[in-house]
Amino acid sequence: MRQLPPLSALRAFEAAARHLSFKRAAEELGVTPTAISHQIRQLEELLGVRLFERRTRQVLITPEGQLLYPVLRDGFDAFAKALDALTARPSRHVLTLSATTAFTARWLVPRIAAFREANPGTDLRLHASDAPVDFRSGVADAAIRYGRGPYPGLVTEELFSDRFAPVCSPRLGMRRKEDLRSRALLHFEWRRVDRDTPTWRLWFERAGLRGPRRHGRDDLHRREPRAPGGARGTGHRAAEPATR
DNA sequence: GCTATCGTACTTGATAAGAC
DNA sequence: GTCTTATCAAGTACGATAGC
Repeated sequence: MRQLPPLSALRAFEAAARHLSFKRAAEELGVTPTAISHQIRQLEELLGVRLFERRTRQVLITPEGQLLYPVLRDGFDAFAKALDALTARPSRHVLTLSATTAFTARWLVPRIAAFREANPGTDLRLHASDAPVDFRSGVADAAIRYGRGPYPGLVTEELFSDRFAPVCSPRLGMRRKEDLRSRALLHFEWRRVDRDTPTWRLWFERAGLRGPRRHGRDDLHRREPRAPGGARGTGHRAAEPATR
């Protein structure tokens, strides 16, 4: 077990030796010169050696004090560095990325490990939601959504494009593309339709066929996923870096 | 045995006065 | 102006005691 003098006394001595003044040491430590005098006197009695030579309006460090001073100076420097390292927290960038639940589960999550390895200084937070993203609320820094844009006030970048093709079960016995006209079709409910919107009508047009017959309730309808910021669109997914 | 309370001793630091 | 010494006040540590 270590037998050490009071830390306050050692601290007072180190400050007084550095300044060669009880007064300035007291100012540094936030105590009175008397307290410094007490502390050093106590330390001298404890050690049995004189650390300072008191002169009129002046103190000089003794040879014994000169032996002790550099040891304490280096020790307190080491304390300060250790405490700085202990309390310092590296600044980390946090990126909150919003994406649809399906895209998050199937595409983003399997790639998290690679992202963290490539960006060790960035903490990635995923916000899985099919709802529109309001960037003003701070819920996300960027979002991946299905849509065509443009989205006013946001910066978009196309990540992927879709290819649309008819798919059906072999049990339906369809052999020709014309056979699709007589079948119930799955329709998206696009909120904004223009000449490039991937509708069945466009597909039949590109295939050189007359439009599909409407089957009413027999057709299956699926709502278009929403784009970021409440914008609607078709054609590509878009990623919006933060505009904040 | 554990916890709370009280009294005593010690530590720390401030004030005042004086020396140099 | 700076440091020392005497004195005092406040805080802290620790042991004794009482109550549960």
